Amino acid sequence: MILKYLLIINFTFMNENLINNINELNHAQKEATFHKDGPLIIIAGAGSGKTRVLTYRIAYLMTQGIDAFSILALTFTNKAAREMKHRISSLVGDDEAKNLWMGTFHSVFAKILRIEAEKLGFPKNFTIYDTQDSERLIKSIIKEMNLNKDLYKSKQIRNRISSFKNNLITVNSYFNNSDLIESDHIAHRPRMGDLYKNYVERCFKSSAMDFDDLLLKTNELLNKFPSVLAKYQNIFKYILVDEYQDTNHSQYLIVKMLSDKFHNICVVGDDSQSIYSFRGANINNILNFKKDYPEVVTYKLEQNYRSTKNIVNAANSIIKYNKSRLEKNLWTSNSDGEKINVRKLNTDSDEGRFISDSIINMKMENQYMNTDFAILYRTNAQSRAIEDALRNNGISYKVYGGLSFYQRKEIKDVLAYLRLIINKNDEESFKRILNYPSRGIGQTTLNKLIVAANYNNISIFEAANNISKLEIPITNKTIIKIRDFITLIKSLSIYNNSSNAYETAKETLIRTKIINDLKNDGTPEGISKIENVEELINGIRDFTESQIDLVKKDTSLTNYLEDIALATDFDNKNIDSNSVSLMTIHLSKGLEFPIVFLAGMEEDLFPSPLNLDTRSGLEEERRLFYVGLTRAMKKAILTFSCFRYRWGNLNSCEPSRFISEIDDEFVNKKYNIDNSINKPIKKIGIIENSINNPSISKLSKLRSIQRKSNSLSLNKISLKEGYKVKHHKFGVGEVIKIEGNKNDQRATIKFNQKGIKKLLLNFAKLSIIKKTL
DNA sequence: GATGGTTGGGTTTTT
DNA sequence: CCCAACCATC
Repeated sequence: MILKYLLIINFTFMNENLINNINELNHAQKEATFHKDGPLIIIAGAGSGKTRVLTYRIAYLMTQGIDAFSILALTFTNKAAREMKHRISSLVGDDEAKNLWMGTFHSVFAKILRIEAEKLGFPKNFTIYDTQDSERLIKSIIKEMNLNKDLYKSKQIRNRISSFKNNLITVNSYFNNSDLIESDHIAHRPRMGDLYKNYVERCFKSSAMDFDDLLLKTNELLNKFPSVLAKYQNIFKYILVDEYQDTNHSQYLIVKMLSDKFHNICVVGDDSQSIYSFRGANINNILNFKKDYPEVVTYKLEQNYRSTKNIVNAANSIIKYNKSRLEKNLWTSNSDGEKINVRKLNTDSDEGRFISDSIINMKMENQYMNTDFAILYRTNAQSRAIEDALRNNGISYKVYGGLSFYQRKEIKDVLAYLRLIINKNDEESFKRILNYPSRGIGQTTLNKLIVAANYNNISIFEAANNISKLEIPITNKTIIKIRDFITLIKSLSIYNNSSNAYETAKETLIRTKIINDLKNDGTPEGISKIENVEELINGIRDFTESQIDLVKKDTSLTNYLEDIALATDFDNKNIDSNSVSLMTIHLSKGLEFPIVFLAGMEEDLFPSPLNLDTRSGLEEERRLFYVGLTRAMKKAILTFSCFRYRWGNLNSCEPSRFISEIDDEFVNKKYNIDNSINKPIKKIGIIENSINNPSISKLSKLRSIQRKSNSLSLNKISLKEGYKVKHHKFGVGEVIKIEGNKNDQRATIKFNQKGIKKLLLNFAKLSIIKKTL
C-alpha cells in the first residue's frame, strides 16, 4: 500500500534504475526505505540487506528534494562509507552524492572539530593521537609523577581514561565523583585523577586529540555553544546511523543532540551483533532507543539473503543462549546447504595445513577463487600458523588488521616528522624523532627539556626553541645539536608552506637522511623498512594525485595526515587482489564470504578467558561467534586443535563450548565418531584429520607425520614451580614440585578443588595459565 | 650517550 | 614466541 502510494507520487523524480532496484526489495525493506519523517529503528538481522536499505533510503530521500548537504550518514568504517557513497552515486548521480556527509563518527566529527577548533582553544591543525601515542604519553607522565609502574600500568590507565571519556566523565566530573575516586583507591591508584588531569593537559599543550577526544570534544562543542549546535542541527536534517548497536555513550549523545530539532533519526543495527563493548559500545543504546523517541517506528528485517538454511539455523540455535536480546526471527528461503563442519586437529600448524589443503581441494572441485575464502579467528596472534601453511601451499593471502601499516615503527618515525612540521607542539612526535636518526641527543637531555617545558607551561618544542633563555643545564655541544634539529623542522615547515604533501614528504626524507640511515642498516629488516617507507611515499603521491580530481582539491600535508589518522587497514584494501582473506572476527563484521573457516574454536581462546567473569562478557563472546558464523554464505568450517603454541609453549586445549551449543541437526561433528575413545597424549601421533578425510593430499600427510615427532618432543611443557596450570579433569592448580629426569618428569600439583596430585608430565593434559605466582 | 645483550613480561578484540 | 625495557659496558 505504502509503496504504491509513494511510487505514484514520486515516480517522476526517481530514475528507472532506482525504481528497479527498489522494486526488488521485500516488504519490510521497502517500508523502511520509504519511511520519510520522524524517528525509525531498523532491526536488521545478519545478511538481511540492511546496507541496501540504507543506500536506497538515502537515494530515495534525495529524490524527494532533500538536499544531499543535509543528510548525515554515520558508518562503522570509512570503507563502508565510501562504498555506500559510490553506490548512491550510481543511483542518483555523482554530482549530488558527493555532497553527502558520510563517514565514521570519528572522521566526520574530526572534520567538524577542525572547523570549530578555536572555540575549544585548539588550533585547526591539531594532531590526532592514536592509541600508541596516548599510551606513550601516559607512560612518560607516570614516570614523571614517580608512580609505581606496576600499579599504574600504562595500558590499563589508558583504557580507564578512554572509558571516562566515552562516558563524558571529564577531569572535573571525576573529582566530583566519590564512587570513582573510591574505586581507584581500592585499586591502589589514588593518583588516578591527577594522572588523568595531567594527561588531558599534556594533550592540550601538544595541540592533540586522542580518538576519544574526537567524540568528547564534539560533545563539549555542542553543549557549550548553542549557536554551533543550532547550526549543525539545521544542517543535518536527516541523520542515519549504521551499526547502532556498537555506538558508545558519547556517540549516542552526539546523535541525540543533533537530531533533537527534526527528529529525523534513523538507526540501523542488530543487537545480536554487538561486539565492541570493550571500547565502550553500549548495547542499551539500541535496546532503549524507544525510550528516547516514543513515536519511533520499528522495522524488522528478518529474511536472510546471504546464507544457507543450515548456517542461518545454526546461528539462531547459538544466539538463543543469550538472555538479553530483542525479539527477532531470522530465516531464509535459500537452500539447505551443507551442515556446519567441525574438524579436530592435532596442533595449530595442523590446523593451518588442514585449512590450506581444504582450500586447494575446494578450488579444484568447485572452481572457487581465493577471494571466496575467509579464515577468521579470535586473536591476531593465531594468523601466524595459518599463514605458514598457506605460504607453503602457495596460496596467496592477505592478513587484515593486526599491526597496521601506519603503526610500524619506520612509518611512524617518518610520520612523526610530518606531524611535527604541521604542529610543532606535538610532544609525542617530537620525542620520537629528536634523536632519530641518531644525532647524539639522549634521554637525559630529553628529560631536562620535559622538565623545563612542564615548569614553564610550554610545549617541548618551545622549550627547545628557547633553550638558552630558559637556562637549562645542557652543555653547549648538545645545545648546538638541538638547535640544528629545531632549524631542520622549521625549514621543512617553511618548505611545506609552498609545497604539497608529496613534495614535503620527499624533501623530509632527503633532509633528515632517514633513507641513508636505513640503507646503512643492511639487514633484511632494514631493507623491508626501506620498502615500507617507499610505499608510504607512494601512498602520499597517490593521495595528492587523487585530490586533483576533486572539486575541492586539497593536496596539503595537513589534509593527508588527517586522512590517514583515521584510516584502517581496510581502507587500503585491494579488493580484486586474488587472495584468501585472514582477519579477526571483529574485523569481519559487515563482510560476507562463500566459504568461512573459523579457526581456533577452543576453550581458553574462544570464548576468551578474559571475558568469562561476567554473563555479559560471555554473551558478547557468543555474539562474536554468531557474527563469525553468519559471514558464511555457502559453507562454514569450524576447526580446533588439541595442542596449540602459546607464548612459545605447546599447550593442550579443549573444544570451545560454542561448538556444542550449535543444535546437532545443523552440524557435522565427525571427529566425535572417529575418535571418541582415545585422547591421551600418546595418541597425538595419529593424524585424525588425514585418516578421516581421504581428500587431503598425501604430501600433507607426510608433512604431518614428520611433524608428529616434533610435536611429541615439544610436548613436554616446561613447567616450573609456582606456575598455575589447568588440568582437564582436576581444574586449576599450582605446581608445588617438579622431579625426575627429562624424559620422565613428575609434577606435584595442588589443585584448588581436588587437592594434591602427582602427575606424569608425559601424559598429563596440562596447560599453563600463569607462569608466576 | 650509544650499543648490545639479557630478562622479564605480555595476548582479546580497534576507531 | 616476540617485544620492550633495563643494564652493563665502552
